[in-house]
Amino acid sequence: MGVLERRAREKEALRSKILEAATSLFVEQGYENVSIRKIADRIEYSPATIYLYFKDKAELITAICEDAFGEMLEQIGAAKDGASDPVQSLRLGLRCYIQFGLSHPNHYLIIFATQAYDGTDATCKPNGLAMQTFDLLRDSIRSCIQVGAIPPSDVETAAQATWMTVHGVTMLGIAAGNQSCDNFPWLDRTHLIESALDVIIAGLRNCTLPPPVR
Amino acid sequence: MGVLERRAREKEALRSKILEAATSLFVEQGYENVSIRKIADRIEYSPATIYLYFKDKAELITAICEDAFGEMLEQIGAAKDGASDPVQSLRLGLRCYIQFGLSHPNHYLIIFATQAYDGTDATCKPNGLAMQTFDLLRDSIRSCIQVGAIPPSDVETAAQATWMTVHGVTMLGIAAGNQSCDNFPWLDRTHLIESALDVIIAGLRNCTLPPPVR
Amino acid sequence: MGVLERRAREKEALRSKILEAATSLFVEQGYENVSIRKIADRIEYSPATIYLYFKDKAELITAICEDAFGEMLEQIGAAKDGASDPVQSLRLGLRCYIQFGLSHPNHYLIIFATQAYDGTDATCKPNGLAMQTFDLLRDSIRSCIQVGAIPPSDVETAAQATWMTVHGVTMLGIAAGNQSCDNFPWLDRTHLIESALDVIIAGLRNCTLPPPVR
Amino acid sequence: MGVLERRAREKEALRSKILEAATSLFVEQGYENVSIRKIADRIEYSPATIYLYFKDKAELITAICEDAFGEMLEQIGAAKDGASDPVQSLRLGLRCYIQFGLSHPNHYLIIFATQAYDGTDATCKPNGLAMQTFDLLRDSIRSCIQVGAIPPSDVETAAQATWMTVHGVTMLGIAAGNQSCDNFPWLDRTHLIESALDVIIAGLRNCTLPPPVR
DNA sequence: CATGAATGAGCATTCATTCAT
DNA sequence: TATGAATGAATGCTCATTCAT
Repeated sequence: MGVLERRAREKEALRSKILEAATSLFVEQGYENVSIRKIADRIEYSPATIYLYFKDKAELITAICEDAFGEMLEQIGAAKDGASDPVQSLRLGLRCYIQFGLSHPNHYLIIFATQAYDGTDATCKPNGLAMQTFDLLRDSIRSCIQVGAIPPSDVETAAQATWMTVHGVTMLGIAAGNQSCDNFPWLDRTHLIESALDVIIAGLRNCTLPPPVR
Repeated sequence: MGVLERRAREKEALRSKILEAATSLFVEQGYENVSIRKIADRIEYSPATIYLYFKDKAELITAICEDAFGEMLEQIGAAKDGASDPVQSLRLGLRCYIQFGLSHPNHYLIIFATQAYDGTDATCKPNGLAMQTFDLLRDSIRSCIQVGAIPPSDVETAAQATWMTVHGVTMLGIAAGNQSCDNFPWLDRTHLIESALDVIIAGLRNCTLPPPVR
Repeated sequence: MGVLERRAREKEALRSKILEAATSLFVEQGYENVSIRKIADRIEYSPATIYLYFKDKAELITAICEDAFGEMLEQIGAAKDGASDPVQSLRLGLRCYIQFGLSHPNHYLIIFATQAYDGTDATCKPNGLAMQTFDLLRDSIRSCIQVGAIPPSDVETAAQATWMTVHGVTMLGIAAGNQSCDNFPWLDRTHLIESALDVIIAGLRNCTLPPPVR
Repeated sequence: MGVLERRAREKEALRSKILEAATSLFVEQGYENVSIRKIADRIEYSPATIYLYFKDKAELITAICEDAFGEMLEQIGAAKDGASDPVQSLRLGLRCYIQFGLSHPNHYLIIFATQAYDGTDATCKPNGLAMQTFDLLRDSIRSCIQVGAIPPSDVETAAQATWMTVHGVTMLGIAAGNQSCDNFPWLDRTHLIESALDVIIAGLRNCTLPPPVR
């Protein structure tokens, strides 16, 4: 019995090791520079071993993304709890979302800006991590409306529109951090994020979004 | 006489064919999965032929982006002119930007969402097409401030923050059109865009953005 | 136990097979016409396999040269030992050098007559195989001088000048064996070699070479 | 008539231009780095044009080698004439041969150390340039014998053996000029050449070479 | 459980060469 | 006479993946 348990533990440990190596390679070198061989080299196992834990490269990426989503959900949840009122909670949540993207740019890009991750896995299923994350935003906006902090817009419309805007802030925030974009006169990143949040929050407070017509 | 002209036309036609094939492959398969060979296969020419038109892969990408920027600049300029007041002009310009991205998703993604295009070419140089495009946004916001339609925010801050948000609308608008995102309960795309524009414009009108402290 | 050994033997065997194929291709088609693919074709393995045994093309060449030098050194050392006096030892050594070149023309040409091998590897390092080989010549000439068989020339000068001449004998001896040189009325190869050795040895015995001036 | 002549002159001029460009590319970059396209670029004609003058790359190389042989023959002839006695003439001729190789290393290597030039063309035919050049050596040795400056060796044997040795001096003289051979402690090149000539001449004067037996 | 060995497919790029005009 | 356009074949090399052991 103890033997089986130890084996299971060891197996799980190696799986984690693979994921960590892969993730750090993603972080360091970006998606297209991660190969099975490089991962294997880093953990000092053979490439073939990786296939004992992941069917193929896509499955590995999916696993990485799931982990990332889990972490994001956790962080945003924690961030929102630090607020004293719904609007502040919304702002903290959005800021946390952006910050997560900026500090995990390679994860963020894999999830939202490559064809590598197609979002058709468990994460995006009705009660998957992605959905839970988006639920936090829905809840937040609903709370704001309930206390009258923002007008009685359609919650789904407001949530989706808001997500769109903060996604852009995140993406260009990442881009602004690249040296390759030095030709553009980017202002200070933090300043831009706060300014964008100002606009978004002010916008939500000053317009009433109808539900879709059909 | 006619011969030379016909030749020139044919040459230009093949160049366009290559660009089109490359662009659509980029979007279908993602940047890292597009090879010179695949482009050649698609247009039924040999790989070597492509090198008669473009020095290397990087030049091909640059050409794609330049073409796209040129078209975008033109369309946005035209769109803004149809407005009767600065705020409407701003809204029309932003909407046009988003629409351009949605109707040329391949171009848009290459420019803004791959590492393929590093923005170090002529397009992004001080007076390049990219800068001219952004100038339209700066001017638009400045005009709104001048007529008192929006408060006296820092123009550069407002412009960059605004761009961030509409970039997000465009990117997720594109994503919403993908079958790969069917798990997410996207609302009607046009409805979302208008809602997001409502939020952004309302936001700009209801907050005063300071310049960066630095 | 036996398994590991067999594996090691098989691995070494394939390595040798690659080296042999590469070497003979070099000589049949000239250095610049040998590709990894051709080598792979000849041994009926895939190109990728070669990279399991040699990091790149340069390493392959280096390995060929090292092998060749090792064998040459061994043979020359053995040849010299069969002599009864220093001059005979010198002659036997030189003849062995030439014979080695003639019976391993492929190796010899790669080492001394292509730009493929740049002599910057371990073989040519201060105590590498190439240097050890040349040391045999230096020693041989020094011995001849010590017993008064040849005049007190500068040893380094005599050794380098001697090498130059026997290198020529070897190279043209190889060429004389090629069908491509049938237009030239080559005399019997062995006769030529002995004649050239006569000239070289007689020359060393009848002139006193000064050291370089500087 | 004048028209035809002019045409012929122009045609010859372009042929020469191609040869010059090709030759200088050989000299600058070595054989393997010369391509038809590079030659065409240099003379500002299209690659296809070169095929109007030379059947293929091999024919071009052959032409270059013929030119080189012609020049060599001329220079050696001139060099020998400056001597006051047959032995000095022999020495001057040999030295000139070596010098020619050192100052035209790429030509020399193409002719004698690549498979690119197979020596089966007109140059090597009974009265071709190569044969004429070798005749100079035969004559020189014969003269030395006739005046009793060297013993009555077999002329053909002596000539071929001598050529072998100076070929080696030339080849290693070229190699010694390469930075790639820095690991070997080459003495001053001129010093080595004179020393080798000392050995060769002294050898010829102090041994009697028999004709081949059969 | 883990791997060493192997490979087919792919990559960007360059080449000598052809041919209709 | 000269060429612009095109290409098939080749280059060194890397990759994800398989499979017998």
